Amino acid sequence: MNPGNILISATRRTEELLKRNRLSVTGSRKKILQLFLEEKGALAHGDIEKKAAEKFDRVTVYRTLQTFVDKGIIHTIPTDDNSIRYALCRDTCSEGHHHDHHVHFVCNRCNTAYCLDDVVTPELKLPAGYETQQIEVVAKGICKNCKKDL
Amino acid sequence: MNPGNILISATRRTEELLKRNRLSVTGSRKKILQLFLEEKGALAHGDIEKKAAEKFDRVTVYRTLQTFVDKGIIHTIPTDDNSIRYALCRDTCSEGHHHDHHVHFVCNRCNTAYCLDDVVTPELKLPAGYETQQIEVVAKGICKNCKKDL
DNA sequence: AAGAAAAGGCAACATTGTTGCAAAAAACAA
DNA sequence: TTGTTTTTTGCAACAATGTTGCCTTTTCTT
Repeated sequence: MNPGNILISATRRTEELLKRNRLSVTGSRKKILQLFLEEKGALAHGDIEKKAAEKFDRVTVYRTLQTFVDKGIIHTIPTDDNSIRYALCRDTCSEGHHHDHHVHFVCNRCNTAYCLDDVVTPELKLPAGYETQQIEVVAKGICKNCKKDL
Repeated sequence: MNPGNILISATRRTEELLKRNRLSVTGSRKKILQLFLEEKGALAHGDIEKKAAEKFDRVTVYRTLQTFVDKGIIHTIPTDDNSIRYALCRDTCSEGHHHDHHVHFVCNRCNTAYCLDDVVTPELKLPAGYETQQIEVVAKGICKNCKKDL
């Protein structure tokens, strides 16, 4: 039970995740995946770029994120401030098919985004003529952490 | 009932809307407001810039849209492709306080965004600790118009 | 009509996202 | 393991998008 084991198993976990998706295992992919595993919340492109900046090129970050989205490893969270956010998908997502039916929460104070995996997007009755394929729900407010500080 | 009357009343309408919000009546504001009145659907920044480009500077478009959002004349629609869209608010919005409780619909085929003013955002039961202040719902699928063409 | 206040245009800059290509790394096969 | 093929990366250059300061022009007020 030394700290090393945690790192080793995190590395193993990222490698397995990559192999399962038929992606070659490279430094940037491991690093960026690890950021998601550590972070729990969602990450904006900018965050990722900053955290991976010393080691990897900006272009690599763009391409890696795009690859992960394509493979169903991460999904995007819509925002109205021109900053795409990404979060890990649950295991049920697969290539070309996201099952992203949970609600997202964005804190108005600290701006952190959370996936509320247990809150399912509600049914909606739309006017005739509109055929719904997906529904995105983003709740905004004050998160647990920020409430403590108020 | 000549075509001129329609134009005159549209101009009047934009001017009144501006005055009601204590904004000076200028060419770019009238033009951009008119785009929204004509268009019904939502407009991405790029659309607006293109349509107003001959007459107005890019910077003016940015500043005008920001002003309209601040005053509660238009609201943003979140997207996951880094392109903010704007749509007219209903009359119930006011400075510093949007009442944007309707659902948005974005067509996966033609990419048009609609405000479904009559579809109200549903109630959501969030986990303890999250205090909800607003809820954004974006439904995606095939719109009326595109269905006809399929 | 004149002065004050607000908005617009321009230029320069900052940030963000994209593309092509050559070098490096990873995967594969013997 | 070594050599070969395939994939990924970094770099450079570019394109698109968003921001800021400052001076000019327009709008508002009286």
